[in-house]
Amino acid sequence: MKLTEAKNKFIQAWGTLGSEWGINRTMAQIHALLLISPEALSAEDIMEQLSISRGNTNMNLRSLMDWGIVYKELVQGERREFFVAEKDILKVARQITKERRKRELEPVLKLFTELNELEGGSKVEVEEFKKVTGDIKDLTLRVDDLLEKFSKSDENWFYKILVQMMK
Amino acid sequence: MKLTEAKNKFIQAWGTLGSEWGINRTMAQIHALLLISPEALSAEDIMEQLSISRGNTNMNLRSLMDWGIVYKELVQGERREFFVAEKDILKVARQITKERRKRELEPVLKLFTELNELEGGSKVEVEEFKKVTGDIKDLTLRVDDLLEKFSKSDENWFYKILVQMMK
DNA sequence: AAAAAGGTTCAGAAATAATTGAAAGTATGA
DNA sequence: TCATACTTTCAATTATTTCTGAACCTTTTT
Repeated sequence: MKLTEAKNKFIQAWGTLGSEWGINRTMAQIHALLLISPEALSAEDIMEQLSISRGNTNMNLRSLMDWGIVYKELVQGERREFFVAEKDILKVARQITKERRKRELEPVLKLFTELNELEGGSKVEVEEFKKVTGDIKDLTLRVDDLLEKFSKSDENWFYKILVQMMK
Repeated sequence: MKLTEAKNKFIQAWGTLGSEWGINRTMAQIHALLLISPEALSAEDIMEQLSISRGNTNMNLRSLMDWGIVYKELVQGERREFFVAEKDILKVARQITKERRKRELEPVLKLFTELNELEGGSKVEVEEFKKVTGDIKDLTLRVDDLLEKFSKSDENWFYKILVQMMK
């Protein structure tokens, strides 16, 4: 396989995976492009390589920076801005975990806490409701806790876990 | 809070969470409705409660069954079909994990294995490409492994992990 | 102070995904 | 065998998400 072909396949696949997990395709593709680029790229470079508009590039780069997985890089004597992706994949995974936790899990958790205050414990319907939402809340808290630990973990986290799981 | 209000909030929230994670809103809402219903519901019931069409209901119920988190229930002497959701939330989580692994992670893993066979190890670009895709592949394998274990795990998996992580 | 070189914004256009509803399919039982 | 009571399918419509590009900023250079 040639480099160009491999690159394209990677960018494509990353875009698909992104959109399957609720991240917009272009954002994931820009991320992919930056990940495999040894040099920082300008907005212009990205526009050209992915054939996308200036506005699209700009907005998605901003999102990627909001997620904390792409950084702006200023080069001495250069007026334009360059962008680099965080190359440490574990860091990337931790960062994404942290953000989704904050953005998406926490609001749901908050709601569930409210829902559990539902009064009138007698009817079957109320019982069932409380049970299910309570269970979901408990599981979410556990996942949340696990993810929090992961997001603060070091290199060896995985190994430790896996070793323990073998026992 | 009244039951009806709580129900609606839950259904709404589950739908939102679903669409943030790449699952269509209606499918998640049907799932939510079934989760909190003490009785099995007919397609008709679901259509009415969520104000959606017959076709939509049917297709999303089928998807939920494909995911293995909703079952068809046939009632003696009743011609129409009823549906129940798996109420064991851990089972639901395991099942979703298993499916997404199979549907979304495995194809990417396969591609990455191919990409790593890229020849021409000299150029910086090729090196970088191999490094990044290799790293992603390794992490994906590890996550995949962890998720596989999770998807086959028992009730106490979480506790075991958490206890180990405290050490 | 005007022009140049870049960066940002956002209303409308385009692309994608979800939904409807009516027609077709399937079993049941009178 | 035919009517009834459902379920399934899918082309057309509708809703949602994403993208474009031109106008508008902001900073630097001449």
